[in-house]
Amino acid sequence: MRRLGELEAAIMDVLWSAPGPATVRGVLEALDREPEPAYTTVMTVLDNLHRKDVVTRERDGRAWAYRPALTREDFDAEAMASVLESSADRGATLLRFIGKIGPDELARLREAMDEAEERT
Amino acid sequence: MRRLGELEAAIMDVLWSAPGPATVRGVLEALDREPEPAYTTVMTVLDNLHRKDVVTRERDGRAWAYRPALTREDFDAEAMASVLESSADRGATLLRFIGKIGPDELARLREAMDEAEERT
DNA sequence: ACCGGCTACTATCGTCGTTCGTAGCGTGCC
DNA sequence: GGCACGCTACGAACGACGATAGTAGCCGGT
Repeated sequence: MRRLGELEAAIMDVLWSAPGPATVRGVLEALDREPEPAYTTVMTVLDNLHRKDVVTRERDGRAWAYRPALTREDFDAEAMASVLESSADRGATLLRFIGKIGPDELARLREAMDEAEERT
Repeated sequence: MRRLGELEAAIMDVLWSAPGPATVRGVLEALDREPEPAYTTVMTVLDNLHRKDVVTRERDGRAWAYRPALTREDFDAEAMASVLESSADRGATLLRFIGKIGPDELARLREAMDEAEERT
């Protein structure tokens, strides 16, 4: 799972904030970048993201409408999990991890774990 | 925190497995790659890692001896934490994360959290 | 004083993300 | 029916970075 480029990330932010699928034109209009990239630049990036299965697309008239393949949270969690998987000693890595994050995150983590346990 | 390249990762594996600081020559000899990279290639990569503060170095006679700046577990945990930090809704991301990892990791995570809590 | 090993510097190449232009096609309007 | 406009497909060019390596020069031991 490779890290997104800067423009890719900005575009994903737009898609994640959008209420539904967005066309190239729609993404371009929602993008707040200086200078505004060319229409074809956004199109190329979206096409790249589509090839990498980061977004899906469907027809909207003649245009493609793009939507994230994963929610932002799923995407980030996937990235975290892939780091963990490639780690040698996962237990030790997790130990260091919980030592690194703030107390808020720690509390959230415990909540999340309790929630997950209940669900079983 | 950018992801390491392929050779960079292989070299870090060597350093993390080494009992102490390793010279370019030492890393080259421990590297198990086909074909074996040139001495200067390994030197350049180690120099890059040094510039990026991924390794530290000290003199060993005329040669530099390199050692990881962080343990592998710290490095991986740092990578995970940096993903979490850049996440929008950290609670939701953590929830997805614990849903993604296997039961073994989940148990380890709980252990690690208990351990951390005792330490306060 | 020379030989061998190590460093510093430089150079090239491939990949990937960014940037955009051009050619072509289909739809809607006149 | 034809034209204009918007969208797509294709691809070119470029910068950053990792991978790869050569050369020049220094220094220590024989």
